[in-house]
Amino acid sequence: MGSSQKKITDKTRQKQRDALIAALQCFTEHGFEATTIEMIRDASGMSVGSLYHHFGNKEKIASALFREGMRGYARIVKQYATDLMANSPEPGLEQGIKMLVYANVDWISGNPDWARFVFHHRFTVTQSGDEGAFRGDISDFRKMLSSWARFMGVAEFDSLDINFVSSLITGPTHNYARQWLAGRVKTPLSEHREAFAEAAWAAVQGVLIKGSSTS
Amino acid sequence: MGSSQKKITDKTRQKQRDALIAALQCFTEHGFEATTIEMIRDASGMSVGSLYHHFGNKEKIASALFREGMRGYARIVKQYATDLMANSPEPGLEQGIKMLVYANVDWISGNPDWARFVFHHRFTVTQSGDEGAFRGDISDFRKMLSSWARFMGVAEFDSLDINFVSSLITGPTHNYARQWLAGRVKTPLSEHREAFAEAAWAAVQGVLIKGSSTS
DNA sequence: CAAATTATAGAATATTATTCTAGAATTTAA
DNA sequence: TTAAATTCTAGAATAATATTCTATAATTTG
Repeated sequence: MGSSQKKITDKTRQKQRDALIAALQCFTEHGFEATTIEMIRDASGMSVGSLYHHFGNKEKIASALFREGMRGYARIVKQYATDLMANSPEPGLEQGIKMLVYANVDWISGNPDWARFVFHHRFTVTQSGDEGAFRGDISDFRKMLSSWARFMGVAEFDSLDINFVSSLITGPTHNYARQWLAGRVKTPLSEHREAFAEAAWAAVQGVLIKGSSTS
Repeated sequence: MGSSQKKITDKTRQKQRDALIAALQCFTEHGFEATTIEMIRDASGMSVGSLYHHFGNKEKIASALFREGMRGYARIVKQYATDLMANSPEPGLEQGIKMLVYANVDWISGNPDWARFVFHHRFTVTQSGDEGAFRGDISDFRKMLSSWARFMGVAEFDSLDINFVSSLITGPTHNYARQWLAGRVKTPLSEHREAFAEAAWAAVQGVLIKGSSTS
C-alpha cells in the first residue's frame, strides 16, 4: 500500500482530539445511530468538509474514538502494573490479578462515557475498515497477563487458553459495568471493586486446581 | 394509551417471524448499520410498505429481533432448570449455578447468530422505543437465580446484590462468547463449558466466604 | 518567497430511511 | 353468502442523512 504519510502537526492533532471528544458527547447523548454528522459538526465547530478530511466517514470517527479510548485504558493498566511492581518486590499472582480488576473498575468508573463507547463498539469497529490500526492496543492487557504468569512461574497457566483466563478475570466486571453504564443497575461498579477482585482470584484458583482446561 | 389491539393471524405472525430471520441474516452478514431496508426487503421477499406496516422502522425490527432472541434464551434456561429439578430431588446451589452456565454456553453455541445480535443490541435496544415489551424477558434469568437461592436457603445471598452475583456467573462466559462470536478467538466457547461452570461456582464461593459485599 | 501540501467551508450529490396513497386480501358480522 | 371493516401489500414520492466535490484559505517545505 502506498502509505502516503501526511504531515500532521500538533495543533491539528489537538483539533482532531477535540472533535473526537465532541463526537463522544453526541454518541453518549443520542447513541451512535442517532447522531448525525451535522450534530458532530455543531458540537465540534468543525465543518463537514473538515470532518471528512480528517476522519473519512462516520464509521472511521467511531474507529478513531475507539482507539483513543483503548489508549486511555492501556495507560491505566500499565500504570497500575508499574505501581504494583514498585511497591511490592515480589508480587504474587493474586496481587497481579486483583490489580487487573482494580485497573478495570477504576478506568470504567472514572471514564464512563469512554467505557460505554468502547464496550459498545469493540465488536462493530473491529470488523470494519482500518483494523490493523488498533490490533496492538487491544491485546496489551492479554500480553501483560501472560508475561505476569510467566514472570511468576505459574506453569499451569501455559496450558490454559489465555483468552479463557482473561474472561475469568475481567468478565464479571465488564458484565456488571455494561449494566451499570446502561443505567440498568444503580449500585455503582466501584462499590463492588473489592468483591470483583476477590471473585476473580477465586475463579482463577478454581480452574488452576481443577486445571484440565487445556486449549 | 389507546391500545387499539390489531388482530394478528397465525399466518402473518409466521411471515413476521420469517422476515425477522431474513433481517437477522442481513445483520449477521453486514452488521446492523450497514444493512439497508432494501436488503431486508430482498432477503425477506416483503415489500418496503409491508416491512414498515409490520415493524414501524429499522430500529423496531432490531427490537423485535431482540425480543425473539431473548425468548429463545429464556426457553432454554427454563428447560434446563426444569430438567435439573426433575433429575435431582435436592439440587444444591452448585448444581444450580453450573446449570445456569451450561444453559448459557449451550444456547450461545447453538444459536450464534441470535446470540451475536442479542449481545450487540442489549444496550442499543433497551434505550429506544418500546422498552416495556421485553422488560419481563430480560429479568427471567435473574428472578430464577434469586428464587433458586431462596429455595435452597442460602441466606448469604440475600445480602448480595443480585446483579453482582449474576455477573459472577455469566460474566466470564459472556465475555468469552463475545470474542468468539466476533471471530477474535478460535477455540469454541463449548470447549470451555465445564471450566466456566467450575469457575462460576468457585467465584460465588469466593464471595460467599468473604461475604461482606452487601448492596 | 514560491511551490507544495494540508485544512476548511459549504454547496451539490447520492444513499437510504420513512411516509403516503391506492388497492388487494382477509376477516367480521349480519 | 355478502358487504363493511380491517389488515396487508406494493411501490412511488418524500425527507433525512451521509458522502463527495470544488474552491479557497492556511500552513509547511525547500
